Amino acid sequence: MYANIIIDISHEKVDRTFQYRIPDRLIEVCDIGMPVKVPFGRGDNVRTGYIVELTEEPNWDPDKIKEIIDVEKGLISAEDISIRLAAWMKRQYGSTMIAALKTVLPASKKQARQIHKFISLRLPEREARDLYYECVRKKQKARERLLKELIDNPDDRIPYEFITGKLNVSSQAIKALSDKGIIAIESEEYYRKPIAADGARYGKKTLSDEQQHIVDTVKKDYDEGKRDTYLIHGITGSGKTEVYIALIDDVIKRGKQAIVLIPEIALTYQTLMRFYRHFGDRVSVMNSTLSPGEKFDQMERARNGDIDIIIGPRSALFTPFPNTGIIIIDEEHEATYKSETMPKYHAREVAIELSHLLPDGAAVVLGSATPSLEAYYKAKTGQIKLFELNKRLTGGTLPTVEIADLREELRAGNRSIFSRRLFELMEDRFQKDEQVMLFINRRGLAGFISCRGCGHVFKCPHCDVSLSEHRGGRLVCHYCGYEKARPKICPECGSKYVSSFRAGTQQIEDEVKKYFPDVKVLRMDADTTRTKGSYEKILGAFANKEANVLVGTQMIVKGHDFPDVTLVGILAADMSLYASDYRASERTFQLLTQAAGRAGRGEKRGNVVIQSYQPDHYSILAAADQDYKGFYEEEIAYRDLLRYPPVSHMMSVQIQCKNEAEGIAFATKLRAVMEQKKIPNVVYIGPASAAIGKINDIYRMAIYVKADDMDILVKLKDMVEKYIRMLEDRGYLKNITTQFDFDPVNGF
DNA sequence: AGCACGCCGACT
DNA sequence: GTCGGCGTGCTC
Repeated sequence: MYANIIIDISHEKVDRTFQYRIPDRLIEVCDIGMPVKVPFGRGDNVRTGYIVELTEEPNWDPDKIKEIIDVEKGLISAEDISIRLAAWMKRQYGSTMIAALKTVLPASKKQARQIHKFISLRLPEREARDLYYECVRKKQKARERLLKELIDNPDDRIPYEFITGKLNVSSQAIKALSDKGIIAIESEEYYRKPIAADGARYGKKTLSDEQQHIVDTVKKDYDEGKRDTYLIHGITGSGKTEVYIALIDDVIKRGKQAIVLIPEIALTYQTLMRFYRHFGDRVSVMNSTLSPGEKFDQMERARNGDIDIIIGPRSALFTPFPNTGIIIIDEEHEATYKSETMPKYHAREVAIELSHLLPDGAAVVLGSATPSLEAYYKAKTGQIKLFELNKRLTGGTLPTVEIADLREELRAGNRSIFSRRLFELMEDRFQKDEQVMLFINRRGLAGFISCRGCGHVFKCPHCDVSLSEHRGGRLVCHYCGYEKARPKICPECGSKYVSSFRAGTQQIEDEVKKYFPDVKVLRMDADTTRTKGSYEKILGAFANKEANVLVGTQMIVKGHDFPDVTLVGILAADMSLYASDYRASERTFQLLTQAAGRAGRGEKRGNVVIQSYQPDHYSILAAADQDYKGFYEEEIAYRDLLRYPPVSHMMSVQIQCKNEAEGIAFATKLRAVMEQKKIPNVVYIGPASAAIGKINDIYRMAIYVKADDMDILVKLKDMVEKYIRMLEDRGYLKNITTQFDFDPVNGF
């Protein structure tokens, strides 16, 4: 048996695996993720390494392979936990260990050391100067450079990296001088600054009874040594953020740190400011717009104890705090918490696993106005604790929600994209100089164009998606960027009536201008927010009342209170219901609830009009009533009936292949291999073409496997992986890639 | 990172 | 010749 091991040296040159033999006495204990002692380098120095992979066959000259000395016991560093977490992710989500490690370890070329080394002079200046001239005379260039730097900056401690880097003095030159007693190498262990005892230096809000109850319960559990997972189901404006802040305060007082995950940083500027005001410079923010270097610096500050709180997207979960005490996931239901690249992990699950790995454990707090079925199901079945926040503290009343039946509108001869009721209310609001938000639910369907004569839909020749029309009459593929001019006649039947499905944000903007020529319209979608800062600009302009109407896609429904918005129109509420996956209803409900919540955040009462072709669908009815529990009961019954997550579990085996027939043959074979195991109560679906059957001329297909027990799925995954490796070793599967996705959130 | 190897100039 | 500094390359 052999083990591929990464050596615990923070340097890019050894950022790869080395193969070691596992002695018989250690075969039982050696597993992926295990820290081990190994001889390394010419001097066979004993170093700590981590097992990344186990193999039967050596892929290196067997004579040169050394043996593992022992497993490392009782080692709990931030790195160690990260590696264990990576090992868990590798196993749970079926990625390679390297991919898992890259996800878990801070992304940067130059790795940092935990200890900062400094060089300083140990001789008086006179002697140093004499020595310097001697070096110049002897042409000892490295010493010359080093001494000059030290003499020029007598009071400074020069960082080690500066000397090896900028001054280009090799480490043995430094060592030689150090051995002679000419210079001193000070190494400074990282230390954590003492924490300010009272976190409330920026004023503390008094919490409501509901809020205080949550804080007290979590504190009490903490005192008793319990590190639980909690779900706060709180309607918008019920003060979840205040609860988070109080909880973090408590954890910091205990000398620990906090990780706060938020879905998209740009959307929660207001939330961010609340954290800043409270915690000052002890907070740091991770952001997708930060460069890798800046991200790395954030990680360093966390490691060194310069900060106590990190706020960021799902990757902030891997912040190497010395002692994480609480992990908060705000807007827990958001799809961005699920990674779309391997390993396809979910931040919620990883957070819970991480809390178990931490030596002292950590509390995990989930918060949402519309919790994911997963979280609420866990709460209902007692796996996590549930809290409810039902009072709106920020003022404002719940809006009046109406549903407009679009079939009815058509029958009444209304061919406009606005229902009569919405039109009427819009007129009213413009008169009163109040603001309107129009939201189009485009999820699942882009504004495709089709032939009215024969129904032919224009699709991308490389990807199996419909092309969407952009201004200037060009058809664009959103996946590969393919573009072509909009044809005048249908290539199938020759009909002249080729038109786009009029449901884009642009069309709405045009339509509003047509009926209300005096009204100013702002539009926010993927096109208008492409440039940096445009996002804030549009929202800022709308907040300043520079426009009466804001038209946009799902991105306008989050965060940001506009007190003068008293009407929200949801133009095609059921669009996302057509998406061909089991989460369609859940997504629709969440979007509608959030969109409706935008109305009436100020003193004036708001109206919401939901336009739909399926006004009787439970997710639309429940959203109109702002009735989460009603929706949950309906939805969980459906999931239960069809054995979908969270009641059961599902694995999607995703296959991509240039050759369609080859892909199908392989997928069919995979299913047969899995079925051969004859595991009871496992359901197989497919292989079938994926929701997007082709991207960039690569065919995509999937097999879905459902089982009540996640472990069964993981075992099947292991088996499939082994089977694939076997085929690969024989030279097959050169152009087929297989990936796994557990309890998928985003369609494939 | 940290070690050994080997090149090259300086000194006996 | 030999000694020691210093750059380079390798580590299973």
